[in-house]
Amino acid sequence: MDLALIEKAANAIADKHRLSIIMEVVKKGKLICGDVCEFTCLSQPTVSHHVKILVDSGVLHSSKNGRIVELTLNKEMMKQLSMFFLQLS
Amino acid sequence: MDLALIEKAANAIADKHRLSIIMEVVKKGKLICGDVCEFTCLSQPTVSHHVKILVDSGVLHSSKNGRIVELTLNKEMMKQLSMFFLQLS
DNA sequence: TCCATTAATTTAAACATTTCAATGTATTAT
DNA sequence: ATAATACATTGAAATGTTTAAATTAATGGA
Repeated sequence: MDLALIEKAANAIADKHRLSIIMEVVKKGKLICGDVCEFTCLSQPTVSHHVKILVDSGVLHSSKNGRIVELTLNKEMMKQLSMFFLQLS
Repeated sequence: MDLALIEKAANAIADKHRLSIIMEVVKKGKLICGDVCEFTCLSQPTVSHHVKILVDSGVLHSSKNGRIVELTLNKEMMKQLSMFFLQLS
């Protein structure tokens, strides 16, 4: 297991707002960036910043559909994280 | 599952040095703070700072034995993290 | 084309984290 | 007692993160 990957994913998760974005994606199945602005009450640039960290780390998956960016959970990453911590437990 | 707990643990893990401390604890079973200074090449106060974050977050367990602090992995926390990510995958 | 919409980027500020030297505290050994 | 050891705390500098206003880029519709 690549520790740099774990570190980056952990960093993405280690933020109140980003964790709430993750949980909302889990709840809704998918989100668009505009939705994130609404329920977090953060500005659009701030949301863009957080979404970038989540996507770059591999925690979320993004797909552009016209001018709309759709965010979904990267379940493969969740599986890898689960396995990593399972091995340590 | 308490998200604040996840966030705090993720934060503890989201650092190169702290992650390497965790892996060394896993490898050796237990460590004392002095060992951490050696293998990380960090100063004693810096190690004390990182160890505090790891212990406060519940990732590591510490027990004082005279003037020596022994660090071990909190496997219960690893189990909880594993379960959290399993549920998301 | 021109305008509205959605998101990314730039910039700068406020804030938080990391780091170590110096110092303090607690414990052990002489 | 005194000195040495192991770790914690304080304080300050360097660095990194978060945030939003302003701007830019890209897409879709009238």
